[in-house]
Amino acid sequence: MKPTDSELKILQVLWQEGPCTVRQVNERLTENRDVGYTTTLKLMQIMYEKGLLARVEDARSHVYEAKVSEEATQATLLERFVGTAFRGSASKLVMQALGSHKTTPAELDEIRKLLDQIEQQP
Amino acid sequence: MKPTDSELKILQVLWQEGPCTVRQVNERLTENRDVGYTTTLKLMQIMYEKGLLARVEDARSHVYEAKVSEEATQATLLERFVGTAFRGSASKLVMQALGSHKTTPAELDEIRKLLDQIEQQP
DNA sequence: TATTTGCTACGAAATTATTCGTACTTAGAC
DNA sequence: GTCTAAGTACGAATAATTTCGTAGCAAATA
Repeated sequence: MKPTDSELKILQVLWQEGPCTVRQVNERLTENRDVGYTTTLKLMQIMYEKGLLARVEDARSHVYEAKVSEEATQATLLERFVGTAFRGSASKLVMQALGSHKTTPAELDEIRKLLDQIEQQP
Repeated sequence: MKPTDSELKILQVLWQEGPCTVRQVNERLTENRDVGYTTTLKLMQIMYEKGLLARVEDARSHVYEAKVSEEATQATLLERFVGTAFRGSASKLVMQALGSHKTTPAELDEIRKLLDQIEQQP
């Protein structure tokens, strides 16, 4: 379950839109960058073989669905990323992320609550 | 300056150890995974050409040094990562990171201070 | 001085990821 | 019924990354 960059883009479409045909996914992808239809098709077939996607073959065109959740995938990717880029230090990453990104007061509040919660654990 | 995974591993050695010869870097890398000497050499040559490393050729064996700082590189990588994996939401990433990683009370405290600081800005 | 040792440079193989062309199939329009 | 449009499957070209073999050079050693 370590989707590549291209695979991740496809997953994101499916997470946002729910079940989609290849064409629907491809149309969303082409909004940003030109991608051939068969390119998207091939990728989704590979992802299906890998178990990243499920599909229903009933209809003329297959309908695909993400088989992994966005949260679980983010957790996996984050784990790797903290390890490779921040030598395992999650707090360093958090500091960097908070320092250089715009976050709304509401989000900051939520983070603060999470901190409270963590510190209260014995 | 988007180092690949292998390049990042080399940079990390140089950040930790300071200026090193290829052999020194290679020895550190081999602690984890078998890497041929010329593999490391080639990579460091490429990184030199890309401007990621500086080198001094005086001695018999060249001495290399990271030309990019760890913090700046982490910022770049984080930027990309937030974009690709968290659709730009830094706060979501922060929540995930705090939730699933061990952080010491001291680190939590530091994060809290940073939050204060951010919120006090007009 | 002759030989061994350790280094650089560099081409190219191997691997992984991405992209696309082409063949084949079938539903629907005519 | 025939033709076209839209789909799948799949092989293979391309690109990016990683790996390594080999050649050549120079310092250290015998």
